[in-house]
Amino acid sequence: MKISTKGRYGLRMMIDIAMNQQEGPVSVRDIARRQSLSDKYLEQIITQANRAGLLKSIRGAGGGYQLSRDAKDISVGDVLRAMEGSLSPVACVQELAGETAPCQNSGECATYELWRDIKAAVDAVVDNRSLQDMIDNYTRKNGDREEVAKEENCACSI
Amino acid sequence: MKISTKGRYGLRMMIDIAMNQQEGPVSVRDIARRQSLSDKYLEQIITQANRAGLLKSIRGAGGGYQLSRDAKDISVGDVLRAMEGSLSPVACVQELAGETAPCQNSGECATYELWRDIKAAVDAVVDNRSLQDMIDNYTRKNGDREEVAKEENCACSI
DNA sequence: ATAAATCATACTAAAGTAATAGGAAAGGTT
DNA sequence: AACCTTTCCTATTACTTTAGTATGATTTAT
Repeated sequence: MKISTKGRYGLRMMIDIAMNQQEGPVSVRDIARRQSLSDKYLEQIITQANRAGLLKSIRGAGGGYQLSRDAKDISVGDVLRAMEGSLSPVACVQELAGETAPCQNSGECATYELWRDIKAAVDAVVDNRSLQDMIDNYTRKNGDREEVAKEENCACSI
Repeated sequence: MKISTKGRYGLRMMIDIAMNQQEGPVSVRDIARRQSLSDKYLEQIITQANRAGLLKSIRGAGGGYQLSRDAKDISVGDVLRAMEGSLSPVACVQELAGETAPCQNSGECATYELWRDIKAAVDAVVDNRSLQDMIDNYTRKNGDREEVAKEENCACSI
């Protein structure tokens, strides 16, 4: 039941872009430096977010990435699903074309409702929190401080 | 964010024991037959549940396992945590001696509250559902039918 | 031209998952 | 006492996923 590095790094990356895109597109290199992540690994991650439609890319020198929508219109769920795939705990409760598709056995199954409810509980949290909310939370906690000590291997550090 | 086979099989196993322990201890072999699982793999899983204190074992011929407590006093959370370890989505929000221990960075962290809230949402579901609730749900859906068609590779099938 | 950047794909090492295997120990039955 | 059933214990293996590295092509501003 863990979120992988792709999901965690991907979320840090998206927040980083949201916070730094005011003066033009943000490059992979800059994000990697700020977040202490591998350039090349981050490149894979950003490609995935880009293909999921969460970013706009500008190629060539001076290029980089920007959010495709306003930070308040991109949810944490959008980001995590782009990186992790479905957040469902089991295959029997998968979304199919945006809708939750129960498995064929669900009519007799003892545990179907359990998995469905776990999925719903996770979805409720991640879908009601936008990148803007994450930034607001950050600035509320840190004021306008630019640099923040980063714990090594800390999933939440940004 | 998936529950592994250990968690899924373990839960099916515990429900199976709860439903079949009236006439004495339930053997690994019988559970494996009923649930279409590998004897040897199930043995590992049941050992883990036993060591977590969820079962009582009776050795020797005619032996097997029984729940250590009443089915209504064993939660789905007890079972899943015994099999999966913590249900926290990240290491920063791990329980330590029963309490949720935030990581040292949590005071400045943009995402700490997110992970904490996901964990809390999952915990709320699994801790408020007992094995007895699972059985009740099953019998409500199936009546007293003994045999139920089992979907291959279905996480919820029991 | 050159440098800075995205884009694309292939490869690899390490870890975790899902089993399989073989036997020792305990306890009931004959 | 011999035998069978069952839990208990540990090691091994095959497979998959994760996390990252490597190489190079393409695009574009200066």
